Amino acid sequence: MSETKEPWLGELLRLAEAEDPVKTVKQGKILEAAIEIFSEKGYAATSTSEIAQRAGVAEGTIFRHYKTKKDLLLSIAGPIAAKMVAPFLMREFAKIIDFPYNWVEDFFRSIAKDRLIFARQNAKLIKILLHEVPFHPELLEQLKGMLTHIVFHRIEKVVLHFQAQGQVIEAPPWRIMRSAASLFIGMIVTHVFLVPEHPFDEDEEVERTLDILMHGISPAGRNA
Amino acid sequence: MSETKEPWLGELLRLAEAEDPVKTVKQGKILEAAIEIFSEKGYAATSTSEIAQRAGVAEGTIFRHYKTKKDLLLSIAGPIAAKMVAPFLMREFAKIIDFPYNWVEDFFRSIAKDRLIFARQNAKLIKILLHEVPFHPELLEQLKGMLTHIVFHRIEKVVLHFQAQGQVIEAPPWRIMRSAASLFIGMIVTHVFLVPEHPFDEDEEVERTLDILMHGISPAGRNA
Amino acid sequence: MSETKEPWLGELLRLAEAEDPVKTVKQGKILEAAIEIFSEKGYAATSTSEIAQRAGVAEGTIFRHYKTKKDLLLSIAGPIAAKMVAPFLMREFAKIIDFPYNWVEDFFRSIAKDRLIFARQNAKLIKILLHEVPFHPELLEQLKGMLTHIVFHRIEKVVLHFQAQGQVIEAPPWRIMRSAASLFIGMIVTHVFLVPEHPFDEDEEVERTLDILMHGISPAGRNA
Amino acid sequence: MSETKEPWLGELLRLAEAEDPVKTVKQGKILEAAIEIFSEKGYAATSTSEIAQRAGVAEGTIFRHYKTKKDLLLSIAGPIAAKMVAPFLMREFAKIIDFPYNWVEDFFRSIAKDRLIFARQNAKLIKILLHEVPFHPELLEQLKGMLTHIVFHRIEKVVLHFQAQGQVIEAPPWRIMRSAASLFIGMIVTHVFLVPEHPFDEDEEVERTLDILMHGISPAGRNA
DNA sequence: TATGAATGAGTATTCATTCAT
DNA sequence: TATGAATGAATACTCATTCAT
Repeated sequence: MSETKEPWLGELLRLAEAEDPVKTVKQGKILEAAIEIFSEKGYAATSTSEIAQRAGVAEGTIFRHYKTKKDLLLSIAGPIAAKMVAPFLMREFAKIIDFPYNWVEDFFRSIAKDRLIFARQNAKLIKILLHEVPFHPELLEQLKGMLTHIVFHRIEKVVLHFQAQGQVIEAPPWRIMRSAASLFIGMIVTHVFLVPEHPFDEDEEVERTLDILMHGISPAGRNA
Repeated sequence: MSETKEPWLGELLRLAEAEDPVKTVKQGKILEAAIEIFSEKGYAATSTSEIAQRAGVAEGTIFRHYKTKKDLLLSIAGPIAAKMVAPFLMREFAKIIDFPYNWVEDFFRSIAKDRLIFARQNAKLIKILLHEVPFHPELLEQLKGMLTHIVFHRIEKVVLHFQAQGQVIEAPPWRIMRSAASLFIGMIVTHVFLVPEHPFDEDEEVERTLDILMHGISPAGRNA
Repeated sequence: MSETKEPWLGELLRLAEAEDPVKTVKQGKILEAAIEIFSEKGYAATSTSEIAQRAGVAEGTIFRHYKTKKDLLLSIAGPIAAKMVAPFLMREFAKIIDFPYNWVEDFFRSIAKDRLIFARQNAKLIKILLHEVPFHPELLEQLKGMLTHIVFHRIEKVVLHFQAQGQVIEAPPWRIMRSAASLFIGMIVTHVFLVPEHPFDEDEEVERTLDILMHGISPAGRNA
Repeated sequence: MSETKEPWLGELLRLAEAEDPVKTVKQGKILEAAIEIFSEKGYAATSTSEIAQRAGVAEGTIFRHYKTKKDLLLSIAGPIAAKMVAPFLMREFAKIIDFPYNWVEDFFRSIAKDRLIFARQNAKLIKILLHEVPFHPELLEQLKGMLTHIVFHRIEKVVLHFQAQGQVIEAPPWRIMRSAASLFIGMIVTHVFLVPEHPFDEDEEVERTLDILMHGISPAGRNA
């Protein structure tokens, strides 16, 4: 699978992997403060002066690092969008077809666990991203592009592979993917956003969700 | 199932059924305009002057009918929240256990179709509601309350009923419910919000989603 | 003393004596409410809608009776200004010189008592008048005109009369008048506005104030 | 007379003596403009935009220096209230009893002259203060507190001292004080506020007012 | 790099007043 | 006479952004 036709990749990989490009102490505080407040009240309802205050810097300092308020938002939302799809970008992901997953369950389990952990570690950033995406065309395009061109296409191949092996029913790959995504997102949203205070057995949760993804809620033919 | 202990019901039924309490022509236009713009740019990013302009009224007129901008939001978001859960409120819903659904599929199919249609007819309102809920504690409480006390409790009974009949695997009812909800919401979000322009066969979609809910994506034991 | 040269008088006497020119029940309530609120928060800080609310009438009703908000103020402040100087207008006042006061003390005592009672009965109205007078040229002119042309001139004659009799020291009459006015106003302000809740013996108060007006605070020559 | 029990003093002395705590040029212009307009039309009838215009600054600039319009008022009215009673705060005032005044007249003359000059130099500020005091409880409390705890108590001692010496008639000290205050305020109001354009011999005015305060308007016993 | 005073366009809301009912 | 919906100008205050220091 040659990546050379996808101009996305260079940019994306950089974004996804970038730790950060030389950041002042103050700049770091500004980012922290912005993430906190954006996720609490939403981008539009947050004032730069409030950010400055919580970050402990002067109002003007924000604009020395970020040309506009929107710039600040994009510098937060862009990278997190990239990181959300990062695992699907990995060079090794291409090789998934041969290795290391022999079973669909293993494949989905791996993704589910990984993204659950990721979501828990980046809850605020994800909240910001999801919230602002519909209102900022650039963000929307970026995310849509990444999801369709990178994630969708790649996973589609995996699904087709497992369908060819007879491990997955014959159905349009997008339906399989949407089902898996829905169930996992449902699980993640529940534990990370709806009832984050409620403890739970992570492995068990993933396993049970996986079971329903594979066999549904009907007992019929389970033991067959 | 006596409802007398739930103070929610009176209020909710009123909200859910209320067409509207005597509304000036201008008031109607204000509401329309507000819904349009709130759903386009979000509540916080919408100015009252823009609403007035699009509604073709003076800015002051808005405040004659709604004490504050937030009041206007709540008068939009409150009722739609009520209508979202309305079907689960119906008195007849309680009798679902005996009649008219003999099969889980029938029960879930009925809900899925109904809510899909509802979502399509109220896409903008739902978008507003979901978007603002995390930022307005009153809304959050209202919705949480409705979902847990009304929807959850009622569906739980139905699930237990079908589990007793052996139509549903033994698992905590909330897991069954979450799975169904996730899959249906995934379907609705896709068709109503992500690719609304893409036509689709509604019955087929519901049927296929239902199939996965019941039997999963594994071919194993399907014909058993 | 021919009054024909003073165009003030006709108008003033009418104002001072007028009970009220046919007043609707609602109009009465509006006036009451306006007086109450004007005296509480000042004219400029009072909104017509608040007046309407406290009066229990519709907003529009106020403007049916008073063309503007200022009109309402003037209909309150004008009459009270007239009533403040009313006693000095009385036809009989002219005859004071002959009768019924043989002693300055009697003259001042009579005025002091009368105006003290008046102030207590009209505290709110007086507060409004004094407060708004500097900001409304019409009011200022009206009051100034009344004070100089009516009150000042008349009392001046009385003072001159008592000076001729040797009951009052030789000094410009205005100084005598200002001294008396200052002392009595100090007394009235104290009891009506500063410490209205503090009870006091009215006669005693007037008598003591009068004593100081006549003989000062020095004991020298008192018994002479 | 130990002041240590009066927590007022520290605060008050600071207020009364403070020239100003580092003030931008623009801030100064804002203050000037506000004083001018507040005294012309009253606080409530003055708009911040008008102040900004007259001060030659942007409207936003006002709010950088004063959080609210009321804040601006208080920053004007607070200090002037303190300065009004400042002379009575002076440490030397306590020693008045021994020195330098041997005669009541000297004591009152000194205060009268000083406050007359002060009033003339601060006419606008005093007008603002007196006008707004009844409508702003904080101001009212501040002024009341200062007048009763500082001014009243201190002058009372002086009066008692002169009564003991036989220079002042036996009467409740507050009556003596009120009489003096009334006469002096009458004089000040006349010359500073009512007819400021009318020139007058300051010393003569004070002397004549003092004479009436001491001996009243009756000629009886004057030469005794 | 960092500050914070300054800006002026923009904000939600209130106002006195009008007018059709 | 009385109402209250409608107005649009005005209000106090906030905003993102600039710039001299």
